[in-house]
Amino acid sequence: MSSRGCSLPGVAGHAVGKRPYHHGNLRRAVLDGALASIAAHGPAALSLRDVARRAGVSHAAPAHHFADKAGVLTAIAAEGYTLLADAMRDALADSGGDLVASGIAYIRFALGHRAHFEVMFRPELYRAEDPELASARQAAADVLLGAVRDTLGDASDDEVWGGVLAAWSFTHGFATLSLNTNFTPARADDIEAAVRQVGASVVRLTAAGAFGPEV
Amino acid sequence: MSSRGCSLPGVAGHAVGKRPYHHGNLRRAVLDGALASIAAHGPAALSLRDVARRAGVSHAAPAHHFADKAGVLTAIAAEGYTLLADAMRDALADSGGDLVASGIAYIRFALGHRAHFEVMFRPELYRAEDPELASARQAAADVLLGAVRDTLGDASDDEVWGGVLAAWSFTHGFATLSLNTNFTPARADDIEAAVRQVGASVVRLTAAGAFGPEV
DNA sequence: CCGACGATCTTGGCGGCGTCAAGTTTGGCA
DNA sequence: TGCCAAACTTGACGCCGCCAAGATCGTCGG
Repeated sequence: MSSRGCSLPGVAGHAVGKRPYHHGNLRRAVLDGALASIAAHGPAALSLRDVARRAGVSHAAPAHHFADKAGVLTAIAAEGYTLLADAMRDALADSGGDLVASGIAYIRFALGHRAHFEVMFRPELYRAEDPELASARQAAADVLLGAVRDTLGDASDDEVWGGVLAAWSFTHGFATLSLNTNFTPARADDIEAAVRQVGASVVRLTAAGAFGPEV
Repeated sequence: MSSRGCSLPGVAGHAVGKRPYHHGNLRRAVLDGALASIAAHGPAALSLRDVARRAGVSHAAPAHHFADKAGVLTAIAAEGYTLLADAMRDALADSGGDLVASGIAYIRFALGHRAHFEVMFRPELYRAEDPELASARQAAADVLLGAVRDTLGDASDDEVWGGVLAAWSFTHGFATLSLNTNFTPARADDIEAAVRQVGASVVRLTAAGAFGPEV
């Protein structure tokens, strides 16, 4: 019962692959409505009845495409990881493997797809064991791992893993704080400059020995 | 009406300053119950009625100490900022101003006071303009600012601000990812070693030019 | 010593929520 | 053409946050 609505749309696409009956494409409409609501009021305030109302369907209609509220958020998280992986892959390809470029893509994604991003990192809201989500998540992690590996050149797995932790922590923290606090909202239109300026600060702090002895 | 229950306890302490009537100290009991629930199920699943039930009072009793649900979360966020500032101040004092030591204190706080931390960085759940909260938050920010200033020595305000962004982003990202994902759970018992190892990775990435040209 | 006051807490009710069960519409296929 | 299954509706249940009105009880002025 619970797997029916979710598994039928299949692996293929997100927008198509489902024939319109009464509504047209209620699955997409529910996702888009939920995303708009989350972007405006946060994931905690999401109401499926409200989303259904805005889509012009009955309050129980969404349950036939997503088993329950957690199902909607699971789909959003999976979509988010796919979009994020694509954005980072594109940035790496365009920049010739620049780690900072992929970090900027990460931050741009967080700010531009706030709703996706906020859901992705609240695992208590969705079903983290969902296979579609898990694979999308793994794909995004692989992009980051490859980028760090390429940057460090010849490095042990431990060194690469440490680099992933470092790069991911920094980028994720910057993105999260930008979303949560009044963290330089003026420069939101020029993320690249802000990130590169902060990158320069990392170099300066490193030179000052803040992160440990130099090599 | 809304300010009565909140303003009476005053600036002094948190546990005392309120005479027991029927319950003893319902204000503390509500906070503790809410913290336990949030630590277990996240802030979104918090139910005031459930907290009241566990405290052995009626479902409307908490509203006399905190105007509403957002009031409870506001108090938790304010308490969290105060605890965090104290922890970082202590770490800086004990280490002679080591920025990494204060970062470790930050991460230790996040992992050890998960409920406080998760609420603090979800401003849509509470009243960010609450004066007690705002001052606690500012106090925490001042600790970080001072630590970065001391580390960088002679530096312009812009450079210090960039350093704050860098240090805070990194530390906050590490803490958030540790809470949200399966981010090396094995080393949770030795945060210091993990952070210093990742610090070494920052040095290595910097040497590889990942964050921009060296000075 | 006592009565009134006010803070603390209870009771009951309102609308909204997520979810379940059962019924209804509708498009495509045998 | 007639049937089936997917898509959607209707109605109900218990939970929630919040509000208003009432009950309880320590304290303080007289």
